[in-house]
Amino acid sequence: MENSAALGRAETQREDGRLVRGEATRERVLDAAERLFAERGFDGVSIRQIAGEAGVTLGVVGFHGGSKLDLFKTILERRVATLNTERRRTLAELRSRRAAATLRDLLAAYMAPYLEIASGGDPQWRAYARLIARIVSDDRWYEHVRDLYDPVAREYLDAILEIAPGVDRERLVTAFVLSVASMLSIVASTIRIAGLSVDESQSGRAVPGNVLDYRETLIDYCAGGIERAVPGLPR
Amino acid sequence: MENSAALGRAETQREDGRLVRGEATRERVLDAAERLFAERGFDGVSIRQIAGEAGVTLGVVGFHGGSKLDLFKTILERRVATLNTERRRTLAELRSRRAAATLRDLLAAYMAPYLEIASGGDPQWRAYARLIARIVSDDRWYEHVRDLYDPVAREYLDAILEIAPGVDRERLVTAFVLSVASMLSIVASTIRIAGLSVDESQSGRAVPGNVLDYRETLIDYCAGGIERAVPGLPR
DNA sequence: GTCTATATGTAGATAGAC
DNA sequence: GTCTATCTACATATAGAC
Repeated sequence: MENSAALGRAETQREDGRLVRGEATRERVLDAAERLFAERGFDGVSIRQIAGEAGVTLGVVGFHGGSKLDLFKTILERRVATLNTERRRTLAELRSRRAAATLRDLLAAYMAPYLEIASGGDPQWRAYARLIARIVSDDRWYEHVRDLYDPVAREYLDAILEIAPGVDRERLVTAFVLSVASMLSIVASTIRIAGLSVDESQSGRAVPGNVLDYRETLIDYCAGGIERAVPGLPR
Repeated sequence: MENSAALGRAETQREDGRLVRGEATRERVLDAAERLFAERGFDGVSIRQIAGEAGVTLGVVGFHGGSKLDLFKTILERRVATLNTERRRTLAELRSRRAAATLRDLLAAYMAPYLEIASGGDPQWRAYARLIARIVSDDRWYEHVRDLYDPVAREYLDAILEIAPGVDRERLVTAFVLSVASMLSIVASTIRIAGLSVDESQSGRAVPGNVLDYRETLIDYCAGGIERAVPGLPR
């Protein structure tokens, strides 16, 4: 396996900051891969389909993305820095306030960046959000996802432990991980929620809402869940 | 697409109840498919691999399972009746008691059958539990899973509405669906919980616990979450 | 940088021998 | 019932022309 970071990057930017043609093509390939992987998963997509979606030929995908596995990992990694930075920013902002942060504040700060991208206007970021929601249930990507996401998760766990020292770490971790799973599941669950929300007798079709419609319910749910499951947390 | 129920069932049982040879082979094929689909998903498995795992040849899988899609749906459906029956039994048992059931009772009753199979001794049932946990994040199977599982989910939602009439149905549904997602995620999350539970400074390797170790934490979390997210529920 | 052409393997499905 | 053989399509990957 080659170093994917070096692939297809003979040049990257011109002095004036505009992208060279190769870089624009590379973006098109990665964007197409991101959309398709999000929709159908790693095994459900062929490189040919990615090439077709990107409007390039087969060889071009190989040139810019390397092997299929390289390409997939590149997609996973590409947006992590932005998300991590944003989560660290919201955490720092919380810490800079006079009043001590509550558990709900911390949860909201962790979730806000993800919920924004999952429901925002950029279809590529939305695809990335769906992709992450999809792969957490697959052991195959566990180590990779862990390396990318757990460092910031640890910072938040430490912040929670600051406001509730003496709390059992494993219980807190369990409840926190359940909360992250709850957050990710909302992306795929809006359809099911809509379906179960209409009464059986109603003939009207269920219309799934936007992720943001469930935002407050989600955060309430997670905060209430953690506080119940972890004895010793302040209320 | 053919009627898969008719495939490979020229004969099923002898008068004395023992399985004929064809039925035993069919079981081997379905069991192998169940294990592999659970591990790698629909697109990650080839019919040839299933044949190899089952110790039969390619044609035999086609004979007993029909097309790959038929086979997958058969796997999804095969164990639903058992699970639904068990959930209805725990609900009925709860209703037969003198004291009114609490939300936590109802949640525990709904989750118990799944948690049992996810952690029990039968590897095939465990595989099925993992398979269900995997496919809920995939829109592709939504309608199928809905038809199989939502009827019983509605019965539980109605039972909750009985003890808390006047509650906003959509908020309750949202919180309930989040709880189901939490339950399913625990299967895949024990590794991540173990990883985040050890302090960064510790060099000791993280050892994931059994699903049952997290059972009480999970149910507390879900009950606390629903009660927080749905105003008007009795505490 | 991009594209064509192709090497090499594997996919799902099934017809027909046993 | 089971297995062999084979059809057709599509997979990943890459070498080399432009």
